[in-house]
Amino acid sequence: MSTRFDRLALLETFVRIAERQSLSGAARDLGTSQPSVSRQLAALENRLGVVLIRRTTHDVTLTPDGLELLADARRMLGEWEAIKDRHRKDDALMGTIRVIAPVALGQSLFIKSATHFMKDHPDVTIDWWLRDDAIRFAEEGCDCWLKIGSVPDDTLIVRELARVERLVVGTTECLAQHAGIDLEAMPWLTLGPFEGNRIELFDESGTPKTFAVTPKMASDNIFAVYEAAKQGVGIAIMPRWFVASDLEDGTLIDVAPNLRAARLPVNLALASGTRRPARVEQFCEAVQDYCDVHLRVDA
Amino acid sequence: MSTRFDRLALLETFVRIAERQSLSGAARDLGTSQPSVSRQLAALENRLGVVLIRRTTHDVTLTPDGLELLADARRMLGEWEAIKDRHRKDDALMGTIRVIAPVALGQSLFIKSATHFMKDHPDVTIDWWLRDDAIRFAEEGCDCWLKIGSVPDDTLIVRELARVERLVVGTTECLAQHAGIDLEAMPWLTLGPFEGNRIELFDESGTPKTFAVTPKMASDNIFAVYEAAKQGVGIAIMPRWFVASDLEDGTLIDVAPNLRAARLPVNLALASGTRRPARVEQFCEAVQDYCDVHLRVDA
DNA sequence: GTCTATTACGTTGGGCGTAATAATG
DNA sequence: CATTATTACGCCCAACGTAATAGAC
Repeated sequence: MSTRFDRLALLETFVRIAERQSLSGAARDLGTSQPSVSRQLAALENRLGVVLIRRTTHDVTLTPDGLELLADARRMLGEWEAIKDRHRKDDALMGTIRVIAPVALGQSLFIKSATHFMKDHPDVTIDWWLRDDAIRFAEEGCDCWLKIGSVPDDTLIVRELARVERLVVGTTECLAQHAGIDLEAMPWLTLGPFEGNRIELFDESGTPKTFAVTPKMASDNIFAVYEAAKQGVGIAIMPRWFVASDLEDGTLIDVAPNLRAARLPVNLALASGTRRPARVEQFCEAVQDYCDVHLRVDA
Repeated sequence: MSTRFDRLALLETFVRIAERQSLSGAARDLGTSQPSVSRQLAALENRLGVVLIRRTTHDVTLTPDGLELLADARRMLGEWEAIKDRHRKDDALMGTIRVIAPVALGQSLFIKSATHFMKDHPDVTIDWWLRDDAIRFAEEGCDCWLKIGSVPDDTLIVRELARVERLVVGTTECLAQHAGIDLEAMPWLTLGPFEGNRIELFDESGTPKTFAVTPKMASDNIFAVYEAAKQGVGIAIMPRWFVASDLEDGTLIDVAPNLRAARLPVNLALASGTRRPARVEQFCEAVQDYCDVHLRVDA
């Protein structure tokens, strides 16, 4: 058996193959030849005594064993990175950070944090994937998963970034048109993932009140809802950070200052190794800091 | 820079050097030559850009960076082991498990669990070190630390094995001699690490009662205390498991059946990686099982 | 036919051991 | 002076790339 291979290099190659779903693709990425990749994969399988990847000429699929190894391999490589990073004299970060974030937050709020981070660290690349559905963290190969709501994977380390305040907003005109009408009868603009036809709001004392509404518009996109609200079509529940400037300049107003929707937790999930590359650690801190400023829990 | 070394092999060599405090010693252990070890260490230091070990011809000391790496290296090597183990078809365990245990428990109760384990797994070697004082886990290079009382290191994973019941015991003769005398006035045999001259016992309802005693004998060794108690010199607080057979055959009796000393927690501490070699994982389970039987919490 | 993975094979360079050197107590 | 770490040097094999082969869509 070949004992001369760098075991970590073997893992790197394996991960690359899994990501590219192709030996030759991995070879191109790694700047080496197809046979070399093939040999390394074979060597890894020999060492572990297990078939990791079932390969035909036009298809490559991971075996269950391979899938298991993928997560472990990524973690180990991350830890080696972390070991290297720790001893870097210059604190210049480098490498790639893979982030998965919810679509709405990822294209507005968080992206600003990410761009700041990239400006601060010119040699850092960020893969920025926006997805709202749950993911299989281990299979994605991402370093950091930003998520609204709870994280359905207890193998991950979860840090709560914020609990965003949400309030009912509308334009002055819209309110004037429906003056005297109670909240239930107002034209509602609802956001699919979080609200149905029953809306629950809490008063200052925290007691819930349920409103049965018939939405004027329902959407799964917060920007659409936002636009409709600004046009005066109806009232909508919005995160404070999202409408902060509109509230300031009066474009939108706080329709029910004594009522609030449940705070939505925003979480950050990480793979559960003990050491992470410095770039990942620092990125998480940057996001946390950004949230502390822009999603501050002021109430 | 040499990129052909197996990075994990470099870590293995490094750890071995750190343990043996000698390059040539490590070379002997690893079945290779002195120069090879020297080269590997140099290669590792080059890769990390850091001096890990300050070496003179007759002395070898780890730098702070080296000390840091030592823990990480051990963890990574353990994880590689775990990856290999997981795919073993035959469930025969092999390799070495390093355990640190408290002296008293380690030479009596736990050693039985360890011997059982070795019988069940012929290819497993156990390094069995008995120490009562706190250790710097990361520097010891042990896989598993059994400890009485809390574990003063929050970087470790801690599992509580048991909370041992402790009761006051003495011989019938001893009690007869001091009949009618209250507990405080009895000749006490106290165990240094856990008791001073003030002894706290709890009644059935859990309310504490403090006794100021003047020990007839104080020792730091539980076997000495046990022997003295069996000779009828005085009464002593003993773990139930320690005196169970004596209580059964009447050699010792439960002096104060309605009073108990505080239960002592027995913990098992592990390094905080996510994956451990199968042998370590199974050993821990075996110890846990053994405790569940022989240190059962029956009250 | 085209893309793929595997096998074949000669090359090469990096790590090895042996031997010599230097350094420390 | 004994023991140790480092440098020097030649050897050698293992991993490489190129090329050829085989297989799948």
